[in-house]
Amino acid sequence: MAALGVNGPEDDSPNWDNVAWRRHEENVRRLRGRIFKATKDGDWPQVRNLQKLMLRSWSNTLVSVRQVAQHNAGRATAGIDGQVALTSPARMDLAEQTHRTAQSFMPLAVKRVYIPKANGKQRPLGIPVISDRVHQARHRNALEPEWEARFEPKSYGFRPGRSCQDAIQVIHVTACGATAQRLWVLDADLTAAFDKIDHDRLLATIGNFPGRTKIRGWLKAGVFEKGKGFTPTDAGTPQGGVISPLLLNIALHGLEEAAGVRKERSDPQRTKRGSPSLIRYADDMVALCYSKQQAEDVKTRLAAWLAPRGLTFNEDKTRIVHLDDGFDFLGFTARRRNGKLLMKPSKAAVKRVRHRLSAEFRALRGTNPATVLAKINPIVRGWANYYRGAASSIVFAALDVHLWRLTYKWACHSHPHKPRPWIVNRYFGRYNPDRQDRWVFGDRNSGAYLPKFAWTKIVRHRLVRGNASPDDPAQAGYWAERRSKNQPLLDRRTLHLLRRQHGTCPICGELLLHADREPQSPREWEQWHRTARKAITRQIIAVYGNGLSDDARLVHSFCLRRTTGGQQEPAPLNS
DNA sequence: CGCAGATTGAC
RNA sequence: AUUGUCAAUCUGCG
Ligand SMILES: Nc1ncnc2c1ncn2[C@H]1C[C@H](O)[C@@H](COP(=O)(O)OP(=O)(O)OP(=O)(O)O)O1
Ligand SMILES: [Mg+2]
Repeated sequence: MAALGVNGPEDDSPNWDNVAWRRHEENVRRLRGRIFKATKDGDWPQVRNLQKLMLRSWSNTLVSVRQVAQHNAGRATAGIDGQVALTSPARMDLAEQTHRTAQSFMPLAVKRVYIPKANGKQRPLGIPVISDRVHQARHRNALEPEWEARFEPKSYGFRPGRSCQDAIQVIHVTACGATAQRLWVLDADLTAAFDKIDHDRLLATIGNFPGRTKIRGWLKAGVFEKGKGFTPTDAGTPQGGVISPLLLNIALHGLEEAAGVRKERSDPQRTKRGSPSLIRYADDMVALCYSKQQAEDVKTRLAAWLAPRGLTFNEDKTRIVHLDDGFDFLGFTARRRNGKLLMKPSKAAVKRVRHRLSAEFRALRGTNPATVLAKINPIVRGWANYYRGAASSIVFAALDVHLWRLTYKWACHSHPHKPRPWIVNRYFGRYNPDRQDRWVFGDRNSGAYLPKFAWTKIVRHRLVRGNASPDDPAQAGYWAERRSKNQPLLDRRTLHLLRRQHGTCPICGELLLHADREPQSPREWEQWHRTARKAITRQIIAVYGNGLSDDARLVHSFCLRRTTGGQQEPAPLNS
């Protein structure tokens, strides 16, 4: 208690299940913020001191163990030592052990496993032992905020608070207008990026970070492969290491300047006219240039800059093209059509999801509709969600046609002797009350149905501010506002209606939600509109009248049915 | 508001 | 067993 859990395990209850996670996360978050700020201020002695503090922090250890041994998908996969920590006592042991050995531990070799890549080749993973993953996570919390304060604003891969959609949107806004000047594109990727990073160069870049000898230890730890034994490593960082993504970003820091990108002196956020613009996502990058010649110059400059860092372009994935011919980036295709730049799902991505869906339906033959929905709905929702910020309507419609075929074939296969109208009647209908669509595949037992890609609302993605970092204490307000604006799209209007009606149903006069009274405090309102959202999705309450106009009312859906005799459909309340 | 599980996508 | 980082989303429970 006294030292806010920063100094040692003795401060805390030894029970993993009683750990005050909120407090420890807050400790780590605050310390990250201080490292970020000290870096921005250029106060290097302070940066190093705070990093040492982070490397001694018990909160950091706890948070890191939870991430690695509890939250991550690979928690049950051991490294070469065969160790995992899947129970609460084992996790507490792991925390105490990693904390005790924070200075003395020796990194172990990673386990080599090969997984298939999208292009059919193999990806060599390097899986560290669980305790090394914890140590790496601890070091990342010390190292990352320093570099977050320095990274280029247009680098998006592996960085907290930044997404593929941000990178795509930046390309869109810099090349969308009819008057856009940068029409030649260098689209480049590096060969085996993680595996080839030069150790000495990287360690020099990291400088006198207090955990540098440990970082060095992980880089040099070597590989153990079943049947082949131990191999030392002389380059690269393991694909599977917790800090590896951060290390790649550090190794590639400065790439933008090397490409010849120049910023306005008055506003360092803006790139100079005449200068190319470079957007990077991990080892994948796009340079928007004024001419083909400029794109070629950028490429030669970059190749020279990359070489001493151990990195080379992957010529198979590197090209120089005109925007009118289009290029693929992060699963999107960018292409200019009569003066406008369109970002749509790439051909390869569409093909992949098509094959995925076909394969799933093949595997689902002979099951019931509920099983189909349980398997397919998350795929549709997840995929549509990723592309909802782009010009995806046409692709979505095409995928719905594909899905219709698959469901129809699936239904026919289930009932080979029934007539077609029977099959259609049995499995297809107007299952979604908000849509006038009779061709929705659904389960007549539960009323559950298969959503269509095309129902996904196309929403413009909100771009992150160029230099924004969640580690920056000065920008805490920006991130809070961003979260609140992004989250409750549906709740804004609903909350307004709820408050106006004092939480009651105008038809029966009862409270709309299962609560004994109208909420009084702001905190109670907060909880209210959370339950309201659930109630709406479950159609316990509905909107009476035009859902968009001001005279709309929230009512119990059974009240609505009773008064209108089922005449009026529940108005679409979105979803 | 707190805890937990799951899926999708990029690399 | 297939690891890691990041983002988005959904669903449960108290
Ligand atoms: N599934 C993954 N697990 C861990 N790290 C990954 C994974 N996918 C990609 N990465 C990391 C490691 C890669 O070196 C880096 C760049 O990805 P990518 O360009 O697809 O492969 P690559 O650069 O290693 O080989 P290639 O020569 O085919 O480009 O991102
Ligand atoms: Mg690559």
